[in-house]
Amino acid sequence: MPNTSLDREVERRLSERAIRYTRGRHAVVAALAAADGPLSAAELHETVEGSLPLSSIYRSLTVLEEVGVLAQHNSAKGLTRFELAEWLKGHHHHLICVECGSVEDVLVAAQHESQVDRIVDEISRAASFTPANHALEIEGRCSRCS
Amino acid sequence: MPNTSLDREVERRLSERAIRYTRGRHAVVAALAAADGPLSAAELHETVEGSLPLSSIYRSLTVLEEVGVLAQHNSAKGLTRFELAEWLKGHHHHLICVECGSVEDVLVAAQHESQVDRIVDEISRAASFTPANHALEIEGRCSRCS
DNA sequence: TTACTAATGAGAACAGTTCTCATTATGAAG
DNA sequence: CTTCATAATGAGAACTGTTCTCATTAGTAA
Repeated sequence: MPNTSLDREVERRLSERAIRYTRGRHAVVAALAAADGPLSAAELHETVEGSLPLSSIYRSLTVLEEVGVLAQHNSAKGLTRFELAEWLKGHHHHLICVECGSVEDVLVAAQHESQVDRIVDEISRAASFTPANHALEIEGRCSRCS
Repeated sequence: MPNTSLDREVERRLSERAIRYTRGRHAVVAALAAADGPLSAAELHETVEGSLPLSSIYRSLTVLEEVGVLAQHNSAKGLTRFELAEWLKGHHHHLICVECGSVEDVLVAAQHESQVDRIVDEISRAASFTPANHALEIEGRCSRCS
């Protein structure tokens, strides 16, 4: 099992809670680290080499999400996709293709992000809402589909 | 069947495509117009008076969404919710409670919205993406759950 | 090792959604 | 006002993504 800096961070996070960083969980993390957008359980099932069973993938996703290593993303048609949490991969937003359904990550320039933060804070305050995080989802057509 | 200005707009949109504005479809539109956030098929099933069967609700949602009267919103746990499209209810964003899962609409001040538009355009251009619309989703705790 | 518990694999069970088909309602034509 | 053609509905079966169960395997501490 490889031992990148990502692996070390994930392992630390897991071991704090006495949860093991097993081969299956590592495979999921590695696949998501290599992807350029969130993946569903089924997509991981195809991507991961050595083919984990689906039930294990679901379990790994659940565990890794509870621990804060992964973040959920709810796509169209009731599909739940996962990606590395932002503390591992950096803050980003999503470009969602209405044609093919793909989701692509995009980084955001710092000065833009601070504007978004300010807007989020003002909206939340006005609604007595306590914001934890936010996502700017842009729908349209990706370069392949347009 | 009532005949509000909303109904007239919806009916026009449907009749352009030779689709009828039936009692069931009207009930769905009315329930969504009265709600203050997107609703799932099951939630509509409870809300609508006269209890439409679920299969009809799903069909109405599909039709109304294809025609552009409704917009989808993908919530956690594979739940798809619907609300009136923005041309009918105005541009808004969502406050999503991570505790109870509720979704609340919020209007956005014009000067904020133009900032968001500019950011969306710049991100999209950089990625050769053709934006159609966007959503700023704010996750956190609603006033009831915090 | 030994013993205890976490994690896995396979498949059953579940929930939300879509599909099928027989029936009913609607609108157009005569 | 009928008759006809077809759109829409209701009920439930079928489908699909996800979760659960349970027997087995792997990992860890003593």
